[in-house]
Amino acid sequence: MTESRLLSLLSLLQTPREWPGGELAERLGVSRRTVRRDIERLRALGYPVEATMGADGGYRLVAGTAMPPLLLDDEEAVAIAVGLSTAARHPVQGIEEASVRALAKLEQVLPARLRYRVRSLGGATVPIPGVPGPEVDPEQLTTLAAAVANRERVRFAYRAHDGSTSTRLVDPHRMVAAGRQWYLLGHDRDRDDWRIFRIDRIADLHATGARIAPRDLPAEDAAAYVTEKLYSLAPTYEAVITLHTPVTEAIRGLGEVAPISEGTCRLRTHADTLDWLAFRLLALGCEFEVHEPAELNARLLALAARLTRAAAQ
Amino acid sequence: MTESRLLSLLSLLQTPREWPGGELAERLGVSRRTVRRDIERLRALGYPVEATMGADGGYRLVAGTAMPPLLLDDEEAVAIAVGLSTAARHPVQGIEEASVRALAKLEQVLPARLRYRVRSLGGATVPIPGVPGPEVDPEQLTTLAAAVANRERVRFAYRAHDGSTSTRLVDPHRMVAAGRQWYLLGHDRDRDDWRIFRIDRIADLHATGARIAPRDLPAEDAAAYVTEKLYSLAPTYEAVITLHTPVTEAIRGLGEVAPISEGTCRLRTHADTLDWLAFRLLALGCEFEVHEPAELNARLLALAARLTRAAAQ
DNA sequence: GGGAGTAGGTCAGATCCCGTCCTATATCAG
DNA sequence: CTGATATAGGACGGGATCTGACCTACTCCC
Repeated sequence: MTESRLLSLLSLLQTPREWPGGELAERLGVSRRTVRRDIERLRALGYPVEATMGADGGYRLVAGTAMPPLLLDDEEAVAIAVGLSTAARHPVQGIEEASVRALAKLEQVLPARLRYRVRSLGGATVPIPGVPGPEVDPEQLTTLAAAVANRERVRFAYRAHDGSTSTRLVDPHRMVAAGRQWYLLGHDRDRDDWRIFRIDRIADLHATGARIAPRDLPAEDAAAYVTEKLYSLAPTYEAVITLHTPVTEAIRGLGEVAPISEGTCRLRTHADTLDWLAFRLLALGCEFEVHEPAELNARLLALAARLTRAAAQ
Repeated sequence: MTESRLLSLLSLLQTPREWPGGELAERLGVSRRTVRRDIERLRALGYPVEATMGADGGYRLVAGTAMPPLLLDDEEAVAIAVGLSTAARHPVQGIEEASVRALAKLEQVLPARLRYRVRSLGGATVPIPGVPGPEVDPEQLTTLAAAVANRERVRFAYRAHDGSTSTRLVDPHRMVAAGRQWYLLGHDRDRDDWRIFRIDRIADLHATGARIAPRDLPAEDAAAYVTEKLYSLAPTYEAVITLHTPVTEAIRGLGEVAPISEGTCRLRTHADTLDWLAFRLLALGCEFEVHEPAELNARLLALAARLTRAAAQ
């Protein structure tokens, strides 16, 4: 039962407080000496345990060079799952894949009794005042991530751009987050060619269980391949705006920013919908002028009209 | 080195794929028989490992009744930390505390080299088109959470409502998320009374190291105590709005909703700033009329004017 | 200086861990 | 049906390891 005790010890030490050796010994049901040895062992494993000496001292786990195994209680596990679910719906540039990987890992081992809590908290409520946009089901993301990792063929119903649906048999290769959307890059068995699928248009997703051989992409980088294909297909809006505010971190996150003068700067960004653009600009809270695209002006005026009507009461 | 191998095994099995025993034996550097025994041991610990028999079979970890220790690689740890940071800034009702607890636990052991990545990803970029509002520093939240858990006295500079600052010595009792804001409920040593502090107004936060004795609240439920005190103190806006749209889940998340007719409903909600209200309403994308408060009308007209000016170019 | 905490050495006995045999069983391909 | 390839698990012996009971040294705070 050594390993069980070691995990319990890790669990205790991950609580952000100090533990005197005597209390640890009591909780673990062993002698003080054994506790010291266990802590020695943890240090040997690369998880540094710091000890404050003298009276009122104790042990606590601190940051080292490797991630120790995280021992979570039920609520913490639910909180992480919910956090990752929303992160999957609103991908943060640079860690989109890692978020989904982590979510898949967690979902794989999440006890059943916690699952419905995650679903009810993370699914129904929309905690973020987003713009109306396509919503991706995190569960589909994790299923696909598992299929990619496990090299399993999948079958699903796909609703194409024009509304027609078809059943696809696909060897999944990679998932890519581009813009605000998730895409699956895979090899379509029936069409015998590489295809890109928007994941929110996928339904009835099942893993077939068939193992597939790794296959080389025609391109070097999957992410670049997908974004290139998408830009040539989907209509996106390229926007150029003058902002009457100094450059801030929040603005830098929107796109390319170049300062014009002390209190103004120029923002170049792109988006898939005009609403998305309009909201991000409005949320900045500063004056601005739109240079491109012309359609954005019309949309802004429409929004202004709606606001005026609402206030007219 | 048994425990080290067991953790490696857990790490491998948490990957969403199947592992044949032979491959596991090779990776762990032991015999097949030992792998079988290790898996037996995992099962005894309560982590169910499923095995598919026959050719092309293998082992994989499935959901059980207890959360197994999560073994994360660097990227996954960063993804979780970022997700929890944004979750702390945009609390999901019901798991606010668990989110912060989990974040504190993770931050405590997060290797230094990953810390700056979390900071640059989760701190600088604002992935969500939020309204301009008070931003809470997740680091302060975790520091406070640790102090609460460890029963440690804290010292900080507090910027009061009227702008004056003072140094406080506080025995922290609990953290409460109310509205879009985090509050600390604690016993002020100098004033010898319970006080509520808005956490975004706290600066120069330090744990003093002094251990404090648990103290009874004058109220039963800390969360209820805080929200009650706040409503009697802070100015909040109570809004009544008619929405020209059927009732949807997104609307239900905003506040109390009552259907009026087929295509209209009445929303009653409250918020601490007018901008917050205006954005949530605008994000719904439907026509609406404001009944209360009157100030909201003026704010909507101001927003409309800004949009019109932006589009005038 | 005393008390309470960590740090660590040593030793003997009990325990368990591991590899090497062995056989039974389930699944799939041909 | 048969062979191949998985998991499942019993038996055994030698070696490694773990644990508790001592012990001393050091540090910090009252």
